[in-house]
Amino acid sequence: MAFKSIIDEIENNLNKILNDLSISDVKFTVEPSKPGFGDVSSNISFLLSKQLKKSPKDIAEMISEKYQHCSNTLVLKTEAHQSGYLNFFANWKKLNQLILSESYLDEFGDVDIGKNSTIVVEHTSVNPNKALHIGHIRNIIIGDTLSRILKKANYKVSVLNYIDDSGLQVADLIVGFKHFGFDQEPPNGKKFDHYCGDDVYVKTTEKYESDSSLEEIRKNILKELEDSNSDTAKFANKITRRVLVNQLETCWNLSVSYDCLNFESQIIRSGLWSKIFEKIKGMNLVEFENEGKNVGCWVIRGVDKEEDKIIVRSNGTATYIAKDIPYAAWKLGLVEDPFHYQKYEKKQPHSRVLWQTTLDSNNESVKNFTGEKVITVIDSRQARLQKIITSLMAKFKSVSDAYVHLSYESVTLSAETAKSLGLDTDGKQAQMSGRRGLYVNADSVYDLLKKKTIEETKKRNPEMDSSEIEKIAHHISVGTLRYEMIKQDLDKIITFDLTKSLSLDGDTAPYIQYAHARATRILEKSERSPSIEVDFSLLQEKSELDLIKTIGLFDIHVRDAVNNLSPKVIARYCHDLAVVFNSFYEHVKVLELSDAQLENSRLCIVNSFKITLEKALDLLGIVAPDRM
RNA sequence: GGGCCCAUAGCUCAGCAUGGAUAGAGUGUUGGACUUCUAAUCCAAUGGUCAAGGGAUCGAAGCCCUUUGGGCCCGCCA
Repeated sequence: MAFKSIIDEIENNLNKILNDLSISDVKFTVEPSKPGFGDVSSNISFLLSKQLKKSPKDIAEMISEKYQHCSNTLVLKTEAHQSGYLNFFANWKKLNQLILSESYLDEFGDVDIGKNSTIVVEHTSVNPNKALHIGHIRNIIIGDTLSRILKKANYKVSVLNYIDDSGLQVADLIVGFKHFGFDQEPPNGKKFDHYCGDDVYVKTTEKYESDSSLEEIRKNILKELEDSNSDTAKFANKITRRVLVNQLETCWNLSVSYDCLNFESQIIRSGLWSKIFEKIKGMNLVEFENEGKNVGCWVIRGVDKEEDKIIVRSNGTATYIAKDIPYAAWKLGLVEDPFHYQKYEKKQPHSRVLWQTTLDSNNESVKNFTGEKVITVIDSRQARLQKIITSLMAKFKSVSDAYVHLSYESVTLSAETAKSLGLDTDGKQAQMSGRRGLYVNADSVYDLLKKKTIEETKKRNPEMDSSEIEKIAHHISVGTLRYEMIKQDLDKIITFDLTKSLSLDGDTAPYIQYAHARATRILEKSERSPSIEVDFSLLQEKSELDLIKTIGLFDIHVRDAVNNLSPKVIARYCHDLAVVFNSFYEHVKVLELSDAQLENSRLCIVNSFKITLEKALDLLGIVAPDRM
């Protein structure tokens, strides 16, 4: 509860006052104040102004007066500001004690929004024909961060990764291996996923452009892939599995993990589509075209002026979007589960068990990875298709928000970075393209960051042994990358610049991690563990109070992040925490104060800050080293 | 032609959901602070017709409409 306690107390009292005045249905706010306006503010007087035919200022004074008679423990005084706001000043002695003692609990920051209900978060879902690039990373980090936040909010989260192992892009890769003589072993120990994406895929698609007769080969391969027992399909499975494990290694390295891998090829073979198709036919959600340009097709009618969407072609085959429908329904638990489950062959970090679907009934494991709600993280370019899925699912489930497409803008390359990859864009940013080889691989960004952070850490810790430096550099590199991907809002395009992405100053993860390292050092050097028996009246400095207050706001931000599916809220909170701590650090001393009581009090704050920051950073998947 | 998104300081972005006080950070530039709990830090200065116009409101960066500029999507491809 922490700071929320005083907010709740004020809210209750204001409601009582309104009740006494026989006023109801006023949705006033009670929020932490802007600096300089007390601790908590309410807009209640503005909202009553019309009804009571008085100025907000007069109303604020009236309520302020009535508030004196309310029972309260955490509010010291109220103030009717001339602007009309009603401001409250906290009894910091009591509030500090409350916040500090709660901050030591494991469940600090927990909020119960999910009520232990199930929710599915699907993210990553990259074609297994290439290495992950920086655009994929945004998706992955959004999804992973969100799943961590939802857990904090008492949801039972299943994280899924959909493996599109049967599409055209896979066929292209197979064409490369089977017809253009690409060796199955990459040269010079190159990672297999990089080799497939950078070399095999790019060069194969290049050849299509110069020789259109190759289309025939491509079509044949695609056809052969449909039969799961064909040599081509078996070969493709071997190749995509190899790419997949490399992709997963990239994710695991970034502290991202999953609960289950779902393979598209299995969804197709499971027969789920025909069941769903019958169902939507029965519900009249699709129509058969007897005339017009889509004659012979099954379509979903476009709303308003939108085009109809073809679901089944006139030759009877299902289109791309049709594959998404059974999967979405499966995720919501709307269909009988056709899958069996087996453990993935490689272990994830932190011993989280990774399952994968299989159609092989020898695997008797019964698992349930479906959810009452589903969040699918896909970039905004697929908004149109996702909208169709969302409205279909709303009809199946008769709950409008059971299926949510969490949309985000894509990552583009800055003109300078595009140029470094050989594309002159005339000063404009550039869209990434796997086909044209125009992308920045996630692994290479991590490697560059690692190299730089190792240097920087060495510079600051010349005595440290190299494995320790390596570990620290890893956490800083992962943190930097994750923070850059999550700190801005989902609707902002990230223009990725290789040079700027290596910055470690200012609003970055290292800034936040550094604050943690500073706090840790103080606690280490103090050579005693802080006792919670604190004389809170000793804490008077503004920087002390600001720090405790910010610590107390943790759960409020978690709530905000969950309600708005907005992971950046937590990133901003971590940054806020670091800012107030750095200010505290510069302004007050903690050690060698020759006042044991005061020293203990400040140590308590530092400790509370440290564990709160760790918890908040954990929601971002970022680890803060003890030294850096 | 239809649809979605963006526009706030030189640059990158918060704030907009739920209208109300003094529009905030970072970065850049300029100046200052390491014999001190780590300077990946801090302090200060600098920098804003909140794209434009209109509307509703006692009150708009925020809500509604229009316009402009930019990005993306709209295949019997995936």
